[in-house]
Amino acid sequence: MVKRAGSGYKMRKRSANKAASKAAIIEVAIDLFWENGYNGTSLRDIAEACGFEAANLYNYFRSKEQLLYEAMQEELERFLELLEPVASDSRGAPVERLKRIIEIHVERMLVIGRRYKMMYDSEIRHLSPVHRKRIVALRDYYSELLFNIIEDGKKTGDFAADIDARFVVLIIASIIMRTVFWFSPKGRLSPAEIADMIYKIVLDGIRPRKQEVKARKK
Amino acid sequence: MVKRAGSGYKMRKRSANKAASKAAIIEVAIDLFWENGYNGTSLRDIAEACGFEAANLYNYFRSKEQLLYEAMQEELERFLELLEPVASDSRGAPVERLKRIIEIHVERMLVIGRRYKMMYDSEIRHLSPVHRKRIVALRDYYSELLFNIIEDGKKTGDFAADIDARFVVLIIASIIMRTVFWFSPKGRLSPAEIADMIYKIVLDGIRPRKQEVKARKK
DNA sequence: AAGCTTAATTAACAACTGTTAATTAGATTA
DNA sequence: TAATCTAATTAACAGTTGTTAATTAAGCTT
Repeated sequence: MVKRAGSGYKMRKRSANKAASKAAIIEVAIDLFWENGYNGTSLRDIAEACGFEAANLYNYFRSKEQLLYEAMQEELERFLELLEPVASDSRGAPVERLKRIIEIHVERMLVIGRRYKMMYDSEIRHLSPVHRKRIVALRDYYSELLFNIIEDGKKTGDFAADIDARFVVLIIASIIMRTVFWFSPKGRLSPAEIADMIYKIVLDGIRPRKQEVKARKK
Repeated sequence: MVKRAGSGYKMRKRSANKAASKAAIIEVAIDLFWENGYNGTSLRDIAEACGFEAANLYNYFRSKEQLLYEAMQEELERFLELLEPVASDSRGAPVERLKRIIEIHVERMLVIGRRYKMMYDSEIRHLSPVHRKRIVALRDYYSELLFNIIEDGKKTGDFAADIDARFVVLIIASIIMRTVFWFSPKGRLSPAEIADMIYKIVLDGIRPRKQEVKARKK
């Protein structure tokens, strides 16, 4: 646009692998979005954390929205790939599959991806309609996995026949989603313990079991 | 600052009661914050929705942060006032008190104050340290009410003695907080039904009860 | 060494942000 | 009617935002 007296440009480093640096940018962005929200994170913030100028981001992403989308999408798909084999292993007992799903989800939530959380609800609104649909579809797929486990369990008699599976799915997801708000790595509970406690409450509630009829145990 | 050739100022209406219009502004602000988040809502947005110019807001609030704080604080206190008598009615059975608390909370969440939600977690970060402390204190007070009910129930034998009351409080709050994300007024479930289902799952879980021992019923 | 590709740069844009100062008009009171 | 009070206004501020255009330098290929 405007001619410059071409004097002192900054020294710069070039990163070898483009895909790799793109992934690195996404990591940085997820962290910042998590901490300050989408609107609270400027492209200059992200660029600074990456060690370059803001304009350079446009060599990787068409827009800020695109960056948000790719961040969400990648993380969600990675997550679902992890879940899929466990969830749809129709040989496993529903109770066990449920336990495992909760474990994996909590673990992923707290240990690996403490960052990628609010992405999946409040920040979704910043996506374009098309992108939003895709993310919601992935999220629904998760619900579907969980739903099938519950329904299987109702058939086998592991879960009460009169429970509303859709509703239970919401409950479980709700509990896990919010762990990330109150969890502290230094706290008294480990992710594994948390997962176990969630599992137990979902299964049996907080009321004391009337005395178990041991003979009936298979 | 600068002299103006005083010609055409806008026509304007004056609202009689200052406190009333302040309350009205807060209502508008809560709605917008809910829909677009704190950072996504400009003072000009709020002013426009109120029908006046942005600068006028400073006749009511010292800053945007102050507006957010007052919005949160007012709503939270109203909520706690509602809960208090039920929660600390030590004559009522813990089971019944728990049921009522869930009912009130869900109702408030979904019917009356669908808006005032994210306030209490992600948007809290926009508060100044002092204000944040006060809001968190109010929130903790809610936890305390719930905690006492659980502990009471453990003593009376209504709840299992080995459950972690702190944890249960988190679980219940988590479930209710997130109802606002998936609830639809046109959906198949009414707030009262949702409250009831939450209550039942928290109490008994999803596993089928072994046959009840009817004789033991008091 | 020359040329090409591409990841980085600088500079600028228009729009928008929270906030302040000075001014004006509507209603209430004297 | 005149004086007072105060809720509203206009105008401007300094900073920030996402984004674009033009330019430069680094590394690879030839």
